[in-house]
This record gives sequence, structure tokens and C-alpha cells, in this order.
Amino acid sequence: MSRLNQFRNRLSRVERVTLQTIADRIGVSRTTVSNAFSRPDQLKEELRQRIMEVAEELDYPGPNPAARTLRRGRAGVIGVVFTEALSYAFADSYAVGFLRGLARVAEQSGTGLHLIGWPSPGVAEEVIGDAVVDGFCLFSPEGHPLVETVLRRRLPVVTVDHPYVPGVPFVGIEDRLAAREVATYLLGLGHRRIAIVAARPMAAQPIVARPRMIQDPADWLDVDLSEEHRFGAGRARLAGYHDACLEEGLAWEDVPLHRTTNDREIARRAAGQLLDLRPRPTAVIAATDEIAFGVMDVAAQRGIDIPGELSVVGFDDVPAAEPAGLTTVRQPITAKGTTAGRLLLEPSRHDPAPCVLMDHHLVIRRSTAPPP
Amino acid sequence: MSRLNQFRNRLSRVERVTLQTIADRIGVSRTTVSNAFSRPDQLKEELRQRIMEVAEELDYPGPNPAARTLRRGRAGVIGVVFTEALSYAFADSYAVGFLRGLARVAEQSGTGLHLIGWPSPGVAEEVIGDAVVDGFCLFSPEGHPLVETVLRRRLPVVTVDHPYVPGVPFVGIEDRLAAREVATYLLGLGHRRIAIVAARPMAAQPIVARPRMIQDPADWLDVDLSEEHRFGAGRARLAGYHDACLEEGLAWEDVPLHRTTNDREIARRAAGQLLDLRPRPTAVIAATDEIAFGVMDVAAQRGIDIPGELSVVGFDDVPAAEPAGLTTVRQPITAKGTTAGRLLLEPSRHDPAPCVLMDHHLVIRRSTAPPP
DNA sequence: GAGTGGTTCTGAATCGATAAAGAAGCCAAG
DNA sequence: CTTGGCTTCTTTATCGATTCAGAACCACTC
Repeated sequence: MSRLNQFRNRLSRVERVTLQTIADRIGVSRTTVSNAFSRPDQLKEELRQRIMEVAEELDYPGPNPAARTLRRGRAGVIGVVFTEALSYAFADSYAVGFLRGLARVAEQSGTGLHLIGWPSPGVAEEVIGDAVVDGFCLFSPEGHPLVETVLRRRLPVVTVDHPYVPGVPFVGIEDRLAAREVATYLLGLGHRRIAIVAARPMAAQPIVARPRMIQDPADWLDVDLSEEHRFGAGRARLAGYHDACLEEGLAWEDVPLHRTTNDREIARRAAGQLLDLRPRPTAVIAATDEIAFGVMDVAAQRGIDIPGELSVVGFDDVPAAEPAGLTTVRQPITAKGTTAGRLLLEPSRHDPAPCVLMDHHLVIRRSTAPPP
Repeated sequence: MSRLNQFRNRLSRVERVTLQTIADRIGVSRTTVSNAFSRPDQLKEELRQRIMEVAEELDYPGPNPAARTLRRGRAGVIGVVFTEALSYAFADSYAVGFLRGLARVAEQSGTGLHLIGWPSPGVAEEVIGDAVVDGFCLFSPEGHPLVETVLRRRLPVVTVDHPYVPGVPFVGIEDRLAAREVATYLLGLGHRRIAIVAARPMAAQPIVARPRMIQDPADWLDVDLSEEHRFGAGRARLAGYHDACLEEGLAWEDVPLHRTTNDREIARRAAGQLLDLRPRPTAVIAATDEIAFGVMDVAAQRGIDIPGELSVVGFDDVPAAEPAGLTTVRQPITAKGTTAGRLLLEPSRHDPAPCVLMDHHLVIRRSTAPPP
């Protein structure tokens, strides 16, 4: 046993090429070989060349990144955490747009991106604990247990969209206000039978509220939403819709409300149910564009004319919204990404954690009109 | 100096909590604390609890991932390398679709995804050298210098689309054949004035051929394309178009050919020039859907009717192709991702490197018709 | 000839964990 | 009684690099 192991060790020692292997071969110190790779100015060009030659000869794959990271204490990578499966995130134009922006600043500073999704409970927790990164970007993780997991790493963090965690830099828009504008606009057109399709995270297990994460001064809900709505991704938006109804005297109880995941396909089902209601709603407010597309799909399928018989509003203004003629709330998707990236990469430690609220505005297109 | 340093060291030693800190505090060995985190079954539940308590108390962020990775020799992450800036990759439905598939299998096995782009020469090289990963997926890196950089790491690699590198697992489709079908179809409709818009990588520096990377038996070009086309991303597709023209007796010299990056916006410029030709082409073959959209944009802008006055064909069948009515080549985008992922994560080392060729077929929609 | 200042290279001390083998204690079976 | 086997923990030896202080040498200057 022991002998076998020694043999194995010897073997692997022979097979594995490290800085030391090269150093021994040439007769210089390990440090010098290290310098040849990382600080070429620290040794004579002649020796450096010789080292490189031997490295090539021994098929040395370059300084081991894990060892380097351990010693340097810096990974050059930031983690981006989604609370859904990554395969869903990549299907969501909003998430992809955000990543675009984030990637732009990350790349410029030679920083890598480590994407982490939440395919099922437990997996991501481990991945987050094992991620060799210098910081995390939490993408719209409202109320999700992963927030705790990430915070525990004690690395720099920036949260996007929700929730606002005291002490953690934040990037978002005034969701509640924007949502109110949407509802107010529809009410202003004369709609009274309005249905709402809200987004909920695709969590596969019930989402538990953590006291420290819901102290969000901007979005705190003083309205009485059912418990299941209090911590979904669309909480603030729901509150905004509620605000408008209150203001315009539309009873919140009369507003049909469905929840669906942020997925066109899945949203169709919810839309189907809403359009089955009698009397049929004259307008549907979707908490995201993706959901709005699902609603439009079903309407088209049933021959319901938009906007003649049904108005539809989305949220986000993803690229596909314009060709589809969807009235929606435009928000600077990509800019959110760049901002988040800068917040994470900037060397200066802001003392009061910055809370960046970006602009938004209602973009009116062909999908809305006064009720029939 | 020395004293200052000692001070600093002492300070950081005090501030930094490691397994040892916890071990000392409780009076057990470091290994036991390590086990408390990584192999809970190796110690008494009682002690484990106590360790966890102290860890909490000291605000221990968990075992350091870099150290862990170094010792274990396994990162649990795969690198995905693009030869364009990541911000472009995220704008490209094809790339995003691929990532979707890749993410699906990666997530299932608890593997993280480290995305690496090529924003400008030099940056990515360093990121690749420093990436703490167990393998790389090269996304359509034909002829790109990054291929060498990645191979040098001596880690498992899988190449997607191009090039086929001997000894490296490969996933792709029969591009040349598919491209030929496209051109044959248009020629069959009666088109003789056909223009081609090819894709080229967004490399910011000239792409150098490496002998070991172009020995691709399936795609080797025996046709005489100008040098600049020999190693672009669309090399095989160009060859296919060429094949068809040859077969149908259309002189290749008479086929106007433009190169553009795979970006709708940028493709518009190339399209503009092609549609200025007199006599105007009756059909445009775009090497990707994204480019095809650019062509359609310009046509719409100039009031050129599709397909009445102009037929347009794309390649890839990205999600937006269907609503746009674009005739194109469908290929299993997401399945490519899952296949690539499996090839990379599968424990078995296939001896002859697997070379997976996936299905494709021509999808005929509203954008093509016989010439006027 | 002592002092000054640069290069170029070395040695020792880490970075923070895990693997492998071994020791101590305990219980049941032979 | 002792052998074997299990559980629970410890010891020792790495994993592969980088940092930092200092040595050796060279050239110049005053």
C-alpha cells in the first residue's frame, strides 16, 4: 500500500511540471522562474528566454491559477448569481441585456465572469461557497435564500433590482413608481376591467422572508398583498399597480391577479385563464415584457384584437418589445449592468453604500388603446 | 520597515479567520474543523455543532475556495471562451442559445460557468491563463489566436463549430453541406443574381493560420477563396455556397461577396452596399440570421419588397427568425450546448476524440420566392 | 577606496486548505 | 483476554505559487 502510494507520488511528481521542475532543470531558484512569467522585468532577458524554452520543452502549462490566486488573494473574477436556473436566465432578454452591460465593464478591466444559477435547492449554495471570485453581483434575488449564502462569503456585493440590503450597494429603478405610471395610464384611457399577471421567481421551494432583507425603505409594502406576493420579484411593481388603483378608486379586490414565472411559454397558461374571465378584462398589465408576449400570444391565438379588444402593457422594454409594438416601461437594462459592474470593481470603498436609482419612462406603442 | 511589516502581518493574522483560528479557539486540530465543513460524517455531531457556533461567532466566511481548489486539484468550473467581446456574445441569440444548453448540463452537475470574451488583444490571454477551471469550451474560435492559448493550459477542451482540432472533442453541424443546400435552393428558384454576406469574427487583429488547426478533413477548402476568407467563422459556409454555384454553373466571380461582423447594426452597412449594385441582386444569402435581419432592415427602409423583389436567406434559425418569416437553416442550437457540456463533463476519456455532427435542415418561410 | 545605486537573483516564509495514514478509545466477538 | 473493527480525532506532508528582505555583483562617483 504504502509502497504503491510512494510510487504513485513519485510518478505524479515526475509527471507534473511546476515552477520547481523548471528551476531545478536550469539551476535557478523557483522565484526566478516565477518572475520570468509574472514580472519579466525582474530578470535578464537572456535567462528569461532560456526559462521559457525549458518551459516549452517540459510542456509547462503556465503558473497554476489556483495557487496563484491563493497567494495573491485576488481572483480577477466576479460571480453573478441568478435565483433561477441559468438556462432560464439565458432565455430572458432582460437578464441577458444586463449581462451585456456587466460583461462590458468586466472585460475592460480583465475581469472574468462566473455565472451561477439556482437549478435546484442546494446546488448553488455549494457552488457559491466554492466560487473563486472577488465579489458577487446578485441579480434580482428578492427574498431568495441565496442572498444569505452570498452575504456569508463576506465579499463585496452589489444587488440589482431587489432587495435593498442595508450596507450593500444597490442598482435599480423606482419600480413602484413606474408600475404606478403604467396602471394610471391604463386607468386614464378608461379601462376599469384590468387584470394583472405578476412575475414570481422560479424557486422550487417556498421563499422565506429574512428580516434583514426586507427593510427596504423605498419599496416597503404598506399595502395588504397576500402573503405569497410579499416577496416575489414583482413585489414593488405590484405595489405600484395597487397604488394607482387606490388613487383612481378601483377596488383592488376587483382586480384579477395571476402569478406566473417569467417565461413566455409558462405565462401563456396564466394568460389563458385571465382571458377566460367573463366579463373579459379590457386590459392586461404584465409585470414583464416576457409575460406580456405570452399574453399577446394567447390573444392572437383566440383572435382577440390588440388593442381593439384588449390592451396589453409590459415592463422592461426588452429588444423584442419594439417590433412587437408593446407598450411598456423602458429602463436602462444594459446600463444597469455597467453600473453594477463599476460598483463592484471600483477600488474606492464608498462609505454609505451607494444606492443607484436609474431612470425609466413609459413607452407607448400599438398594444394599448381606450377600451372598446 | 520590518517592524511595520510585522505589525501588518500581525494585524492581518488577527483579522483573518481561517480554519486554524477556529481550531485554536476550540482546541481541536485544523483537520477536524475542515471535516466539520466538508465531511460532516467524520466527527461527532456535538463537536460539529460547537465548531459551527464558533465559526459563526468569528464570522468565518467558510473554507477558502482558492486554497480548497489548490489542494483538491479540481475547481468545479468550466471556462467558456468566445472570440468576440462578451458584450457582443450576449447580443447574439445563437451564442445565448448555446449557453442555455451548456448551462443546463453544467448546473445539473453543480459545475459553474466562467465566461471569457476577447474584448481586445491581450486581455483574454491573461484571463485564460488565470482562470481557475477544469476545462474549456471553445465557441466557434476558428483560426483565432486564443485557441493556442487555451490548448496550452493542457486541460480538457471541446470545440464548437470550428475548427476541428485533431485530438480535441468537437461539436458542430455539416456547415458546408447546409450552406450548399441554401444556395441550391435559391438557384433552384431561378435566382441568378445572388449576393452573399459572410460573417467574420470581430477580431481586432489579423488572424493567423496555425497549421495544426486547419487540418479539418470535413471542411478543408479546396476552393480558391481569397486569403481573408480562409479562416473566418463562415469559411465552411462560404465553401458550401461556392459548391452550389459551381454545380449550377454560376460563375463564382459573378457573385458579389461582402464580409461583415455578426451584428445586425453593422450588417446593415454591408447590406446597403449590396442593394446599391446595379443590376440589383434578386437574392441575398446571409451567413447568419443576425446578418439576414440587417439585410431585411435595409430592404424595408428602401421599400424593397421581400420576397417580391428580393429573397433573403439566413443561417441558424434563431428564435427571432420565425416571427420575421426568415427562410434559414435550422440547427439544434441549445442541443449543441448540452452536447458540448456533456463531452466536457463526462468522466470517461474517449480515446479517439469524439466528433459530434448534429442535424440541420432548411426551413422555408416567407422571405424567399422566385425572382421577379 | 569607501560609498552609492542599480540590477539580478536567492531563501525563507507564507497563502489556507485537504489527503493519507496513524493513534486513542471503545465495544463486541471469538 | 485479545483480536478486530469502528468511530473520532491528530499528525504530517503536501497542493503550487508569490512576497519580501537581503545577498552578490557591477559600475560609478567623489
